Amino acid sequence: MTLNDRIRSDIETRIFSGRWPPGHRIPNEHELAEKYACSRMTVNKVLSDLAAKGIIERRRKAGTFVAKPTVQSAVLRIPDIKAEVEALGYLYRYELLFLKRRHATRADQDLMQLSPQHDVIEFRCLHWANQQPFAHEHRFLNVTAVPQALEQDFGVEPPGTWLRNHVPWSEAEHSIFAEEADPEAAQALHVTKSAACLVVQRRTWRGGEMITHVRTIFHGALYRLNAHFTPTND
Amino acid sequence: MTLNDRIRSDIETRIFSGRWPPGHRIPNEHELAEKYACSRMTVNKVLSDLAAKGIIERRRKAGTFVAKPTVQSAVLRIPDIKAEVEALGYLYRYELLFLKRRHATRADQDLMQLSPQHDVIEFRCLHWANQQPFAHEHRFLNVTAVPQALEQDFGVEPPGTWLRNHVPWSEAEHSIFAEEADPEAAQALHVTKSAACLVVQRRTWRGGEMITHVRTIFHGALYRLNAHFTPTND
DNA sequence: CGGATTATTTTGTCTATACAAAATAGTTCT
DNA sequence: AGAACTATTTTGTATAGACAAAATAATCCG
Repeated sequence: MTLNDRIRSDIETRIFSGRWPPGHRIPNEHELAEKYACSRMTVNKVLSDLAAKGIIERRRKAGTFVAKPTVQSAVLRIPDIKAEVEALGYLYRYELLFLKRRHATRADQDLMQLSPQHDVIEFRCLHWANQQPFAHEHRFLNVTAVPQALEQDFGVEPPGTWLRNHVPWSEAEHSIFAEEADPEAAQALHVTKSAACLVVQRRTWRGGEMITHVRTIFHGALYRLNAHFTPTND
Repeated sequence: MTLNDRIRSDIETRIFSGRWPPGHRIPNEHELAEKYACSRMTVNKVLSDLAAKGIIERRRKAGTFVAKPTVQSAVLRIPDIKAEVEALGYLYRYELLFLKRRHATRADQDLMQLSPQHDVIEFRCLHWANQQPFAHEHRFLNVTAVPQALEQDFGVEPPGTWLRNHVPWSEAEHSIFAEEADPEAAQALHVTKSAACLVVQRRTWRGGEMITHVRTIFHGALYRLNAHFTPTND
């Protein structure tokens, strides 16, 4: 255990135990350096890392304060479907239902904020967990931005997995909501027509250009998005 | 703009533009220090911050590599209800439906992993957006861990908001899923009995002790969890 | 050839120091 | 009293150097 680790965990303990409540001013770098018998730089690194994580707030001349848990938001992981299914201990299987490449139609252009003269691929896929339909995916891919996709065999590997492993992204946007299964999804997922399903919609960009737009509808009874995490403030 | 910022944005640009693809080995600290005419520590700070964010991976002797977007997970914010309603431009109103303090029953002990001789408060609250019921909250609070709660008037301020502003937490766990409204929730939310609703369950700990357990059921048609974010790997 | 040992490279941590930048507090002047 | 200036405190950024730790590469030996 390094000195850095010791100082960090010492400070975090004081904060999370409530001994240093939100708003409390913590000793300045000079005092901490003296206390831990180390240089100011060592303390500075710990404190600026904690500030980057949003656990404390720092202002020149004023000092360093335990951040008010203005935590109007926390952080959750949205997992890759294959990884999620396998983490649940099920056998994962993937099925490509539909794939079509075309010049972007007007609807595609609107959906993906594309200028004309782009090509897109539309996918419909089914993800299985232990012979049970688990999720139905409806995806649009901007192939003009990702030409390597044309040489890919999406009959074998799901487009989401391939994208994750080969195409870096700079921004993404998610929308998560509950919906009653529409007839098409209900049939694909083997659920009754109005069953409650979880829908995850994701759009992914790279450098201002939308790469993919995907809507995934999950079998309501089978799936929960789970998350375990620690506080952040940013 | 500091040197730190310039080096960081230079490296990030190369990565996100695809010029340095996943797996690419980036120059070592010595070379980068020479390139930017600065000391190794300056480069080291940038690189270790990028590594903490998961954008690059570093191994002693081997070097520094652009992280494979093994991004089997991404990150989403779960907002505070009041903040969310107001962000949507609606008028927020809160209503306390039920509050009862008691010694932890067997069920409470199981639910919150408590040893006996703890006290709990059970809440049922309704969150309104523009005169429309928006979310129904069912909460259990470990008051033995948070005795200040006893002096609080939860008729005015929602327990979730008060907790966020006064009680730091060290860990939390979420579960998000879709469910058909049960009779009680359907009545409270003014929806039909089998309407699809989004349910968010959260448990929050401080130092190994569970502070609160809350189950929030959202009006399906009114609510979407939205998230905008940038990549992480950890 | 295979396995153990040694050397080398690269990152990780830490120090002591220096000066800059920001924000507050204090002082002076009108 | 209020505005403008000045001093002081605290964090922010950067440097050059030192040694440690980890992992790979090279060497040696049976």
